[in-house]
Amino acid sequence: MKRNTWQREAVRSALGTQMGFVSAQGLHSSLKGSGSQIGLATVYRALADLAQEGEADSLQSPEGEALYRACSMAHHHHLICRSCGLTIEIEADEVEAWAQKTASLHGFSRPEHVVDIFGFCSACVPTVPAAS
Amino acid sequence: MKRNTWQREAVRSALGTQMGFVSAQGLHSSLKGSGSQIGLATVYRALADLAQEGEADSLQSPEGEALYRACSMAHHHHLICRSCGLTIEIEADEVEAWAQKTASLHGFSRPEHVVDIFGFCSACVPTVPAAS
DNA sequence: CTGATTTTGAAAATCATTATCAATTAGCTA
DNA sequence: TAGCTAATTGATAATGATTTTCAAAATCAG
Ligand SMILES: [Zn+2]
Ligand SMILES: [Zn+2]
Ligand SMILES: [Zn+2]
Ligand SMILES: [Zn+2]
Repeated sequence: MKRNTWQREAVRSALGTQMGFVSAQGLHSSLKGSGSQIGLATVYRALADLAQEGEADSLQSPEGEALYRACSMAHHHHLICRSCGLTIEIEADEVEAWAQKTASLHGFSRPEHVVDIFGFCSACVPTVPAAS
Repeated sequence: MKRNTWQREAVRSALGTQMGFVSAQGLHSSLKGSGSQIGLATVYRALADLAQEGEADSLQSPEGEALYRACSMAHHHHLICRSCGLTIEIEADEVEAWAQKTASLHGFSRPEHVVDIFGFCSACVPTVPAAS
């Protein structure tokens, strides 16, 4: 069976203190910075488990890194600030319905959707360069 | 200035023959399989250029690989088979509207959204293991 | 407490992607 | 067409994230 170790608890806890999405490497650094001796591989494993169990959300950054965040249990999407990482959870029933409808309309099974919005939060707008 | 090489043309051409999104590695294998001597690094560069110029769409697979596809110019989303890569372009005005509305509702500027659906096409359903 | 089983973590192995850099080549120009 | 030069190529090394290994340490039911 699955055992309870201080390492898993440390990861769960550390993830909870983050305001936005973090990478495994980043969380590991953060933990090390707080004096923890946890191993990098263990952080990867713990995050994968948390995501698996639904305690954490994961997504791929535009750069291809896997990012994690402690999120509410229910299915939802994100509004993420590209500058400060501020993340707002979004419920979008209409998008859920649309995704389901679209998938089945084309004969696709077991659909999963990636729906996230990246932008600049009101606090960051003044601090970033104008649009390209 | 930007030069025209048979390599870039080969990549553009090969991308056009793909039915869905492909990775740089995959496209390179495909080209090699067709007798081309093109180098892997060149395929990576050509794909990055095509994506930059808007001739190709790129996205991160759930596994974290960068995938490319020759797509229509206009903004659109995708329905992608996790097994064979079959891709269907989707227009979703309701999603566009939702994204805009949601971003501005929370004070976010310059919103960009990632909206893709991954699943198994009707042809692939029988060939893949059952859902977890 | 004990022992079977799981978990850990340092280090090695993978894997995709990028950087190097000498050799090649496209696109002038005369 | 020959020569020039900066852009491009590609074999290979380097990077960087993630995974695997596997012996040692820890958990927990009995
Ligand atoms: Zn979330
Ligand atoms: Zn912000
Ligand atoms: Zn497309
Ligand atoms: Zn398919």
